[in-house]
Amino acid sequence: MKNYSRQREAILSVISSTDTHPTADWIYTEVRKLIPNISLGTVYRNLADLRQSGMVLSVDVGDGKEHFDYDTSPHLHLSCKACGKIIDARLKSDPIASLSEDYGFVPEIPVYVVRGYCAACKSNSLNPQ
Amino acid sequence: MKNYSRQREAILSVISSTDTHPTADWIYTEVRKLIPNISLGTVYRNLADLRQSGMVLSVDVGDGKEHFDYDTSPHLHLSCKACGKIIDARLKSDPIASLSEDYGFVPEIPVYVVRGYCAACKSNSLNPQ
DNA sequence: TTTAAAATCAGTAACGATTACTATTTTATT
DNA sequence: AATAAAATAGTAATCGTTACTGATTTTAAA
Repeated sequence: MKNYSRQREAILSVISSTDTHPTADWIYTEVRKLIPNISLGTVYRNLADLRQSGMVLSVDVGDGKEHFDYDTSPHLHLSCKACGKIIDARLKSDPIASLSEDYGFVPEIPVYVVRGYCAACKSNSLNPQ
Repeated sequence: MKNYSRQREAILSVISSTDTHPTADWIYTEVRKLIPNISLGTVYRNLADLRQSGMVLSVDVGDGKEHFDYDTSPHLHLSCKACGKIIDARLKSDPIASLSEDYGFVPEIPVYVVRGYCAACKSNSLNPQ
């Protein structure tokens, strides 16, 4: 991602224009309204670049598709298994306990995923992304 | 999942025999040591059944594959982006803050996913899985 | 400006995890 | 045992994503 490209700018503008958590395919159809002949591969490649550079966030809610988020500030995603909606939530004291009170959201199974680097790997400075 | 099947029993025994978080493919190769001509489709179908019935847990760490967990008790999964290892962790007071202290684990981006049912859908009793 | 190297592109083929399909076998019930 | 429902093996298809290739665009320097 060394050079400017009109395509990447359009992709970023599409992501920043929504407060949903769009998939690559949705972004593709939207960005084609700006650049009709843009390639799906281009969308995927630029999304990977934007994610790697930290400009957008990758959200995995377990529906088999990668979702993207323009908001990179610390927050939780409440993903509803019924309607698929992804709700942005902010941390307070105990994030788990306050979910029902604050959002009326019932966590299905109290198992959560935290991604990062384990003790063995965090000192290993050759970790990409 | 109304009738007994030797295949499902073998699949469950394979999952229960490890404390890793195996994928369908790993389970397939392992269970073939017990039932050499078992079909990959059978593995997938039974895993879906076991997950639906709550006997195993589905873990999505964002590597494009579904992982399974025999331990259905409340815990977090710390997935290392470098080595792919999935570490089981237990909640204390503030799950986020204590991660570095307790496990030496550095969360990459403080955004977490919680799956469940939103306020609109939780009263809707026709929600599968 | 012209130019050349590097980066990016469009288009398409390939990939891998998962799901769907079908004819056959197994299970539970009579 | 006879029957119907459920589960199977094997294979084909699906779908999100990645890889490839030759053409185009961008950058930086002459």
